[in-house]
Amino acid sequence: MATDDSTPSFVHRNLPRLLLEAREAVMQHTRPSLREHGLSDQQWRVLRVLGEHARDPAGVETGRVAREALLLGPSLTGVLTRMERDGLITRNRCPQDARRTVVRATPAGLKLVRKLSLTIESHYQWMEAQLGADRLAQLYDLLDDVIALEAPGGIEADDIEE
Amino acid sequence: MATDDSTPSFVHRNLPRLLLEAREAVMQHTRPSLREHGLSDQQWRVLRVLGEHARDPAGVETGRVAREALLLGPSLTGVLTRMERDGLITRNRCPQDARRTVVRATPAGLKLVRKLSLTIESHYQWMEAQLGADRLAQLYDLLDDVIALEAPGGIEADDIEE
DNA sequence: AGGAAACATTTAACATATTAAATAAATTGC
DNA sequence: GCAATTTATTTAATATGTTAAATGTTTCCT
Repeated sequence: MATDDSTPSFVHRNLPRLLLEAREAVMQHTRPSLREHGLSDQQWRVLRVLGEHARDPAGVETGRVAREALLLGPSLTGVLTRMERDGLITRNRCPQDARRTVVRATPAGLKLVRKLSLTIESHYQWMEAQLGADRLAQLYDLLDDVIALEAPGGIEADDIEE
Repeated sequence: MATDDSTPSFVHRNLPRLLLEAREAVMQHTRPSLREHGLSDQQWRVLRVLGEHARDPAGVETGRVAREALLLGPSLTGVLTRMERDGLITRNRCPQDARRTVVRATPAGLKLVRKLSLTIESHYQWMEAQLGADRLAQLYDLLDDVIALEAPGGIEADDIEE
């Protein structure tokens, strides 16, 4: 009997697992630097976001921090509490809208972001050399496409208003 | 003055973040099915591993489960306890080496894996249609390369024995 | 055989993830 | 102007992540 050539010629891999492994592989290089400075992965993500918005004198709303650091609200609450305890950030209620809380990195926090950013950047240089700049750019592109995959129930009929 | 063409022409993205976002985008499609059957992400990873080794009548060592499901030992302990409570798996001490514990999916557990595997597979068909089979294969390939990046302190001079 | 070293897993302590419910402030509609 | 709704965040309860230390077993070495 003949083989069925109409079926795909490759077996599906476990994509969530591959993405998780890849993330771990990358983080294994930067994590030691974070830990040396007493930072968890999540605290680093928060600090990095605050560093990116350091020019906003008003600080960043926690909702925005949560989105950009990929943390859920309840997780962020605890993370911010410990970062405040450790002198990395300050929290204040937003005067215009008292529901919101705005966060700001302390001078010590900012100093730490700048220092670690240098380490991270050199890590990218290394990865770029290992993989090739073209393949790294290709990976960014593919990941963007995966991220853009339509969310299930994301756009519904109800959303198109009359 | 002339621009410096020797510097890379693209800005580095946040790779760990992109990998995390991509993983979330993929999981958002399968997660509802898992939750409908009362499974956490981690429980599903364990169950899937056990399904892959369902032909081993002896069961799978927890160390192996941990590696293949990408869980640390202490996390796995709790996950297995709850899966045993829910009738998805059984645990036994290995007769040959009493340090080890071997795990096996119950008939109910196996039935659940098979059912959910069909859902997952159809999800891959959908992703393949969205991204294109070639680009999906390309992504697998790039992720393999990232995963293969030399671990820091992985291979040292001491490892090359005299 | 018997004790040191290596191994596999679990326990402990704390940090984070997840879901639902509670709280509190702003907005809407009447 | 006030009740109902919406929005932003926190609390609560349980599950998992992370690191170090403890436990129980085997192996190795003499």
